[in-house]
Amino acid sequence: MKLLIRDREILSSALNKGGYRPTPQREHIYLIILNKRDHPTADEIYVRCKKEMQGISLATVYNCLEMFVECGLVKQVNFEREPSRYCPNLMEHAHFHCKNTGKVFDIDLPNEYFNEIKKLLPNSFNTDIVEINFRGICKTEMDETSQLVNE
Amino acid sequence: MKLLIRDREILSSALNKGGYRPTPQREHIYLIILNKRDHPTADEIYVRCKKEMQGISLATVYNCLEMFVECGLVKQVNFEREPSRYCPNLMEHAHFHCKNTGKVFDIDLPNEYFNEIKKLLPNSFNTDIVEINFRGICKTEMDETSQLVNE
DNA sequence: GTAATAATTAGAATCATTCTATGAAACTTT
DNA sequence: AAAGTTTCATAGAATGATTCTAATTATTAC
Repeated sequence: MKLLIRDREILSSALNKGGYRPTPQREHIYLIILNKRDHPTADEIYVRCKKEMQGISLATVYNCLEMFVECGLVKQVNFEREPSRYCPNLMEHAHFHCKNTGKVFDIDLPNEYFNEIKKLLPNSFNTDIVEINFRGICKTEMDETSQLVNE
Repeated sequence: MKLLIRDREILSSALNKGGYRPTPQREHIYLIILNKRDHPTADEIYVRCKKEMQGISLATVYNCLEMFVECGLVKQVNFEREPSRYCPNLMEHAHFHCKNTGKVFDIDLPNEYFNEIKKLLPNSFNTDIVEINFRGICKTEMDETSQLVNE
């Protein structure tokens, strides 16, 4: 399992922009996040990383994730006060969180939707981020790594 | 500072429905939440409670808040992994969270909005809750206890 | 009024996350 | 390519919100 040249370039240019360097650990963690887009927690990422890089520490995983979020490489996704999850989908999108399975799905809403909703805010507010989370039940055997698109 | 008869009735009927009893602590915590609707944390509620009920414990505050949420008396509101906040506004509404002041504002979106957005979900999903959070900057001296209504 | 049940309390435990100190690796400047 | 400086990775301790535990107190049912 290796990073594509293209992804390695995305990673190193984003890191450089933030004043950081690519390292083996950072590349590996990034690979893991790109590889299975099921919104893993820091701990899940740590476990997956260890399979191919036994010496990696949980602290490094946390450090890298924070750095990736700062550099705009991944999004941090939170539900209630559960452990944070990480998502490499950089498009503006919503999430569905299943209360039975715990699975998380990306939901692509039409782009106008996010713009419209921002316009509804009284102009005493200045928003950059709108977060939309659905909570409910997903109908069985869905694969949370497949991205759901509305027409 | 005392609960209105009407509010006491709302409280005790909701508690009874859940199999719980009203107690002095529960009434007092409920009063505190109704009284200043600025989305306080459990700890802030605890501090406010102690002013008139010195012996109350933080554990009781947590217990009651969980119970109130279960009974549908208040909503639990979370931003990122910050401490949970509590909100007695039971209408379906959004929140604005100011990243400068930390203040939280209720945002009433037109009701159709919530319905429309639920319709956009692929029908392999069954949602009961849609959470919409704005994050940004609020223009100065706004009072977070005033509810913001869109026409 | 006594037994049974429910509520409150203080303090310990938990768990995700952050911090700290240390040592290793990688650039700079010669 | 060595010496000095900075950045990184690591283990383990610390933090802080929340939950749990065990003991005490209050309330209800008989």
